[in-house]
Amino acid sequence: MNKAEQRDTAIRRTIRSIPRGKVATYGQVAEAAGYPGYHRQVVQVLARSEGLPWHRVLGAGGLIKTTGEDAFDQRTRLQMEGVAFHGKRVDMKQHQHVFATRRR
DNA sequence: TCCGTGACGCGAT
DNA sequence: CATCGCGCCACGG
Repeated sequence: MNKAEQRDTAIRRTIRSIPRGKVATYGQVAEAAGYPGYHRQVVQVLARSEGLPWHRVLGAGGLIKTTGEDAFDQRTRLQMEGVAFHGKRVDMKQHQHVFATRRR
């Protein structure tokens, strides 16, 4: 498989590893997948692929970066998992998922 | 091949 | 805390 597919696979696997009630940012997902700086690629994957816990991926600082209906869904889903919000941001101190530090 | 666009990040102002 | 600017990457026109 080519580079693009490897990144895509690694990113998806990383996103699926986020446990219920926890969240991670685009940048963290990219880095944890082994591709620091590919946060924009993470967005592409989330927007296209199905079957991923997309609502557990937030913007830097625990801020929801989605728009329209999706923003509402994401916030609702997270709250159902027990994720607490501080105004418009998620309480990262309490819900940020820490990925196992791995390097390639 | 060049250019604009997007569920982005981050430091500076 | 709100904005701006610049950097980053893949895609589509």
